[in-house]
Amino acid sequence: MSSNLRELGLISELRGLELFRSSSENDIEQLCKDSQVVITNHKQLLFKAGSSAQHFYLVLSGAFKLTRLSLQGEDTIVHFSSPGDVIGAFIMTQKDPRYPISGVSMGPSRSLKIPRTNYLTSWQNNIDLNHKIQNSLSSRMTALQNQMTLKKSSLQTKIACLLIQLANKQTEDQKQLLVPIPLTRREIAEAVGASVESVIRIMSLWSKRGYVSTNEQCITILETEKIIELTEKDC
Amino acid sequence: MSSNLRELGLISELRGLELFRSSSENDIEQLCKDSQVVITNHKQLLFKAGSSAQHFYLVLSGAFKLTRLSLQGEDTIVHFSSPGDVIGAFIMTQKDPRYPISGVSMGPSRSLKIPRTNYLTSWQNNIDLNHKIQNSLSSRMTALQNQMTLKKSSLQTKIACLLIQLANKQTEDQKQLLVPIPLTRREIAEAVGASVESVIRIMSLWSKRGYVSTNEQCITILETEKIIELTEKDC
DNA sequence: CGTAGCCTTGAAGGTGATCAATGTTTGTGG
DNA sequence: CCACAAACATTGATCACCTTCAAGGCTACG
Repeated sequence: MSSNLRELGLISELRGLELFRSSSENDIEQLCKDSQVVITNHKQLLFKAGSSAQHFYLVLSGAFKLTRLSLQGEDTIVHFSSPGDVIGAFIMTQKDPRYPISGVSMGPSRSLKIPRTNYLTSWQNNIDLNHKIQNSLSSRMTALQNQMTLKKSSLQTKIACLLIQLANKQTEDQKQLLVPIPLTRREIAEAVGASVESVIRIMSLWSKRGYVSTNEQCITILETEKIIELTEKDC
Repeated sequence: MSSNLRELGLISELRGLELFRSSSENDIEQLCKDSQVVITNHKQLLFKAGSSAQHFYLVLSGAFKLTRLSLQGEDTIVHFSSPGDVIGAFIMTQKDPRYPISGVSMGPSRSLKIPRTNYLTSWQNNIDLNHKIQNSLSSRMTALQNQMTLKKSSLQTKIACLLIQLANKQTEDQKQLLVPIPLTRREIAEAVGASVESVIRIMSLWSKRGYVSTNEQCITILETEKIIELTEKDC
């Protein structure tokens, strides 16, 4: 616990994050004091919906899915978090905060588990950091609102938008895009609100047409333009 | 412009809001300086998606719907705002903020239009206010995430959840609930992502069964338990 | 070697969308 | 105050998309 960040060699890793770009080493030590690095394996639970939220998390490597149970008792994926993302910060200001969602590791991942009190003291007082957190929160909100507008779209469109959105995080060359998260068909289904079978049928069609390919659980978009067409015309 | 709040007799109205409960009169004057009261009529635009966001809004009376265009060119309702709600605050920290959604008045409404600079100066520095804004933002986020879990539910369930959610804001007696916003069938459809006809069919069924009634554009839930049943069992 | 989870394909069925036609309310301008 | 337009509400018929169910294959892992 509460080990020195310097000893762990974490300072340089943290400084590399956009979040801490304008923070000094001492700032970072202060902001992350008493934090611990949590290493999780595939499908391992980071925090559980409904449990008391005494920490928030900074994703260092790997990925996490944030899920909620639906009325039918199935998991619904609400968001995918990549390195650099902060999870759970925005509920820290509540009196007796509880996680509204569960966090589950996708593949081996590392995250920094930061005490709630750090947020209430140093994170809140650091105006620059405060802005960045609020900006990331507002962009997540905007993304959620965008997803809402897809409710009446076809399943094809929903899947296309999901893949493009996840791939966009890493800007690569125009033609091909790599989705940097190992996604199963089931997870795609849980994210867009569809049945696994329907997702499979559409992905198979796209594979046959050469639009996408799946290698070692990761999806590559081969014909980006074709996929984007689907997100625009909704045919 | 920039008229004195006191002269407008607004101070007492603002003090009545949960948001300013622990603020002094001088605080409020400072926080809302150079603000103006905007009066809007039914269907009138308060701010437009994509336009520069130099102000945020505090709803005083009436209601607003926050909408976005979907791919098909139809409006999607993302949120309903009631008195006491703050709209657009969380994008104020961005460099060149633009409204991600449009705000449209539902019936005659009043709102306080507050300059962005107030947020960056006094609102951000007031820790208590900061917490309250962040809490309301996080509860809106949680509400959005709840809605996501309904994607696989039947249309009945979606409408039931929407009505219960809107009615819950005003706690009344157990049996009957009044939805405090004048809702058209079309708006319900735009909020849950369905066609008008389907919404009408379900509402008609509920009317016949005596679950709900519509008087002067406002919906009353007569058999709350029956409606809640639908949100749970999804039959 | 067997189980568990994921992927795949086919057939049947239902929910809700679309289209069309009509009635009702609201609002606007002469 | 009336006439007309615009927006909303309603109902029925048809149809597409997606779900559900069923069955089987594949890979990983204890």
